[in-house]
Amino acid sequence: MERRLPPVVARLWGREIPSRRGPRPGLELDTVVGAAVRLADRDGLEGVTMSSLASELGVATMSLYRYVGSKEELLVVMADAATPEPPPINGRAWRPYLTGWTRANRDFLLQRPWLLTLGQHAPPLGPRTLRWLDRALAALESTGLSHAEGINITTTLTGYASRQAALTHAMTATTGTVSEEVGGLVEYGEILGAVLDPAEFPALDDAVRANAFGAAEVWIDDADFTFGISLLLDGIEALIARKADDRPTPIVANP
Amino acid sequence: MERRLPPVVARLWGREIPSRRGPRPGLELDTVVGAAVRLADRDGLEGVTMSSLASELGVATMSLYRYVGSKEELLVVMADAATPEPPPINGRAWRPYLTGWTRANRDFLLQRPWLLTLGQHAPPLGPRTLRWLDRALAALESTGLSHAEGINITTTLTGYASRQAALTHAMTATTGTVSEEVGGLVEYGEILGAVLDPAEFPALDDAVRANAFGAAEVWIDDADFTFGISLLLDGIEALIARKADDRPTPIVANP
DNA sequence: CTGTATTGCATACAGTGTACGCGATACAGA
DNA sequence: TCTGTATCGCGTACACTGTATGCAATACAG
Repeated sequence: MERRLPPVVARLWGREIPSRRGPRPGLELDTVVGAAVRLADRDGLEGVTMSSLASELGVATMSLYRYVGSKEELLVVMADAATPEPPPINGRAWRPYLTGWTRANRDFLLQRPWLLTLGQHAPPLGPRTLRWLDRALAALESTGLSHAEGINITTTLTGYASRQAALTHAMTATTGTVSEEVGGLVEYGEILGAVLDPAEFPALDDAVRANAFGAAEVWIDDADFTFGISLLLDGIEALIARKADDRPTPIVANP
Repeated sequence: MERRLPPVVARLWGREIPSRRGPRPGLELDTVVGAAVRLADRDGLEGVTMSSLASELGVATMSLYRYVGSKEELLVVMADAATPEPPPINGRAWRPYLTGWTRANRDFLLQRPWLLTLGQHAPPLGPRTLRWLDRALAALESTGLSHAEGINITTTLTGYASRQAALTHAMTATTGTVSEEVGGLVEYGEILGAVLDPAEFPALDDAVRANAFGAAEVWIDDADFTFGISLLLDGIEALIARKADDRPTPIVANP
């Protein structure tokens, strides 16, 4: 029944057929990926090179291709490996759990900003990423929402988390050339003020003058994040209430 | 008063000091960027090479560096140039306007998926990108929300748009090696079903069995998008109502 | 013991971004 | 009008990227 999996997926799930003949592999996929992650943490994504990774591991560059089909594949596997475990539910209700879930999502993206770049390349396929998805769906199970709705909600929340992380990262980055140029030496709001024509950008100009883009610390501040997440969850809560009204006799009773 | 701007910003706003001496420039920045965008549309982002761009323009590779400080800078300018104008407000209320705004945001990301990769590199700095921000803030002006809240809402909406676009793109891409491998030959849900251990991913497994990831068409379907955006706007609407209650005598009356 | 699959790796190559420097150009000031 | 100089396009060069290929060493299957 088990259809032949794409190589990346097999690699992600450790489903490679073990080799029986020939010399024993001197490395393991996990070792390679772990070193790559360490490298990305230290030097950023562009510091991860097949040769830099090889020398980190003390092997020749081409040896890596015995463990990974291509660099792109390595990146996909890295992305999953670098994703932490989702927070445990511990009996929490969907709303507090998803709040923490989204916050944790943002947090690990801020800790490993290179994941932001990698996230765009492929849909969630690895065990870690899918575990996040599973936990969110599990938390929503008692709400009576459909599977499709649950998936959509999850998408929305991760979207919020990564957008927030990307923005925060862009504003506070001390490395990375363009961001550094902008976020480091000159304040963001200051640049906007210098460049905007108030007649053409009236609303934005108002915000700038009101110092809404003020200090960089605002962006790391948690109040902003909490505000946005409440917004989202309010919408979800309203939906749940609406659906409960529409179906006065649900097939599965809500506890 | 006008402080010295970072080079990228100057380039984005056409604020370069025009040269008076020496041979006339044979190209203009807009021409270069336009060609680069055309190239990205045709061959994707990795088809944009300093040499490919040069030969597209009929000049030598190194000539480009008279117009652009580095390739990264080129990409930033491209991202802004490739962003279309935001939809006009035309007297619409904030809710219908922001709905269309977000949808239009997703749409142009789907038309130029390479913008998804580029969006992460720098905060909005160019005229086009900032115009989107300005229009959204303008639409929210009559709601009595603070500037900070408006910005946060905008962030949330663009986050939703880009996440949705990224996912849709990943599922339906016919190019790009990993996505192709996954989205093209084998269905996403099928892969999940083959790989998931139901005991470890109970909720997700339920969703897969219910065919919630079913046909790829679902992902382009607009119903999903509309669902999510309603969620967000419901939350915002609730916030507006709440704030209106807190201040029974608002300075500006809501029409 | 032999055959073979599989290992690590050296070599090679096409392609990348860009530093540097040159002759040609066209204006500023004499 | 002449000269100096800032700026142009661009040829050359270089460090570095990902990876195709092939080969000797290895260790199990028969």
